[in-house]
Amino acid sequence: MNVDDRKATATVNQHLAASGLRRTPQRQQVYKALVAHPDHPTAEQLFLRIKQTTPKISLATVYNCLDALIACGLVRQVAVDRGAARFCANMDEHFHFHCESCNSITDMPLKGAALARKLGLPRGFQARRLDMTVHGTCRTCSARVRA
Amino acid sequence: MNVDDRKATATVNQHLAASGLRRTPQRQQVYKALVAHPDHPTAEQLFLRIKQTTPKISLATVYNCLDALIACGLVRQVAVDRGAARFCANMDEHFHFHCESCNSITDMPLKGAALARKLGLPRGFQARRLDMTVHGTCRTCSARVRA
DNA sequence: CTAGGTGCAAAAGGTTTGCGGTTAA
DNA sequence: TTAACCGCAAACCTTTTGCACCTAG
Repeated sequence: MNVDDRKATATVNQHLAASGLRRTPQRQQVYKALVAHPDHPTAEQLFLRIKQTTPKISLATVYNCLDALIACGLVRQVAVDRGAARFCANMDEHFHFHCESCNSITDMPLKGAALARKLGLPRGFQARRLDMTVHGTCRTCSARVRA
Repeated sequence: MNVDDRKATATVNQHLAASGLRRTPQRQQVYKALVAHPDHPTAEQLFLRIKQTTPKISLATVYNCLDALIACGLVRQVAVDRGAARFCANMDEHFHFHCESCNSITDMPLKGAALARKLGLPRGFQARRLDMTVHGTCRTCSARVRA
């Protein structure tokens, strides 16, 4: 287990405990897989990856673990149109760039969306979470089309 | 047919024609139903509403019509976590407030998200569409909890 | 006339649930 | 010890597809 793995495991354990959830190898695995490949995978993609090292894990467990990780504030999900939910372990404030060509999702540094959060929410509305997704064409796909 | 209906029908016909799509009663119905109740319904809710006046319409047709309306720029869809897609006929720039308590979606005037659109997208990325959703508790639900 | 659309039913995802067995605390 | 969690399979919900019929242009 390398340094990143150790750190991820420590993070999971700490957050799960803080939320009164059990720390299980599966939850640690799911989190580590998500941190290792921050490409916003679907639950099934995550499942397939984890199965390579832990063949006995089930897809339902991946969903359950993801929900536990969301509950303890380590993971957020990204909804794109009618597609499968995608997951993100970057909890820094950022928004997502969704490429309509290759379907990739790229984290984008925030720069002022924090500002957007405070922008004119009428009194009574309480903001807890901001999802901002820009849809368009990513750099790779832009380049490919032009070529 | 009242003034709003007439106007909505004219809008649909115009946009469909401009995109080379046929104007059909079903597409007009779906658009009118969406404009009449701007509560961001799911495809099925829309289907149930339309069925009251047009009992023969099918759910598949509602999906098809929605896709046609999206294609011609009259409708956008709003994805929320793992729930069913919801639809919005307000094409003015705005963001969505999703209430995690009652699951309602409220249109919010933009104020500066246009700014967010230009915020630091690295060169090569082309923005075509911005989805911004604030999740939290709406006014009604905030009031109910406090009471 | 005929390409594009509709309605129906069946299939295909994606996600959740029920349950018997396992395990973290 | 035991409530929480896992793995499996079945169920569920949402969305798409195939096909025969219909209709707008």
